[in-house]
Amino acid sequence: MAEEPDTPNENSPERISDAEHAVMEALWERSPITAADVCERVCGPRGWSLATVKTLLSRLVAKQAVATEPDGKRFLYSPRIAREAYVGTESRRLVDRLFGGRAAPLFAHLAEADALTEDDIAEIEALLKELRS
Amino acid sequence: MAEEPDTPNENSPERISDAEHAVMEALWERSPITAADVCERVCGPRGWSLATVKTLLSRLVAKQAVATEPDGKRFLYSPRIAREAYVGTESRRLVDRLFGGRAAPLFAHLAEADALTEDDIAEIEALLKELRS
DNA sequence: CGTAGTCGATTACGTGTGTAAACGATGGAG
DNA sequence: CTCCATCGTTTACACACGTAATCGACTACG
Repeated sequence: MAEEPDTPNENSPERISDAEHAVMEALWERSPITAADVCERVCGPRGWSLATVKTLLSRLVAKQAVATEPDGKRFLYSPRIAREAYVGTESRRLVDRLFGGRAAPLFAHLAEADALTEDDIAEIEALLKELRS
Repeated sequence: MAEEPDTPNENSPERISDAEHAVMEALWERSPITAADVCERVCGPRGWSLATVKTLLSRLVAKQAVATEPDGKRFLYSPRIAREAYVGTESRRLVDRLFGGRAAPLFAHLAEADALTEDDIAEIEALLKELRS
């Protein structure tokens, strides 16, 4: 009997931190790219140094969120998880934590907080129409 | 002239962590209550000890997210920030980070992920009707 | 062929977080 | 009056995160 209560396999979706997420966004935007390329896209806005990006990339590789592919002396990095999947679990987490897993209260909240533009409303109406078909 | 560039006043909304959030939920559900009461509500589900709850309460008090009121030898705790406010900033954070600040893509994502029940859809339709008035 | 630049890897370090034990005051039971 | 249960406070400690400098290897230029 495995006395290990936690599953030791590699299926745990290892949480991605805020800073790491910025790096992922760069990779989702275009990949595979080098660490320097990633820096070019995020170092400016976030005020980071290349070293920081390298660290974040390493951690993402360790978390198996990013894959490496050798290209001469350096590596090319690409996401190993789809943006849709990430966005999905994060959204789900929020809805679960704050709205009891129901999406309607979230929507109600956004509406009440004036977080919905005219365009949002129109788009959502269109989506609803589609859902009802 | 204040040479401090960061505003030193008490208006910073101090992030609330995941574990702390669980305590807040207990307080939002009913307050003011004692630390032991909080534990009664969260220690079981989360597998915490009373000591843990005490620590979290202290940290929340330090973050000015929770107020204390003496009651004999012990304290009664109550939330200092409204659940609506917390939910609002957290939702906003997510929408900003993942959906470029637009609510419609979030909605689209939930729809696509089958995260919407029939009831959700109906409720949202009703809300939309109201918004359009 | 040596040297400077660049790469990923290793190490660093302060702060936040999860989780809790130890401690000192104090109030109530006997 | 004494002792025990119970408070809140203090201290602890491992791990995650943000941010980066340093190091050893390697390559390309001169």
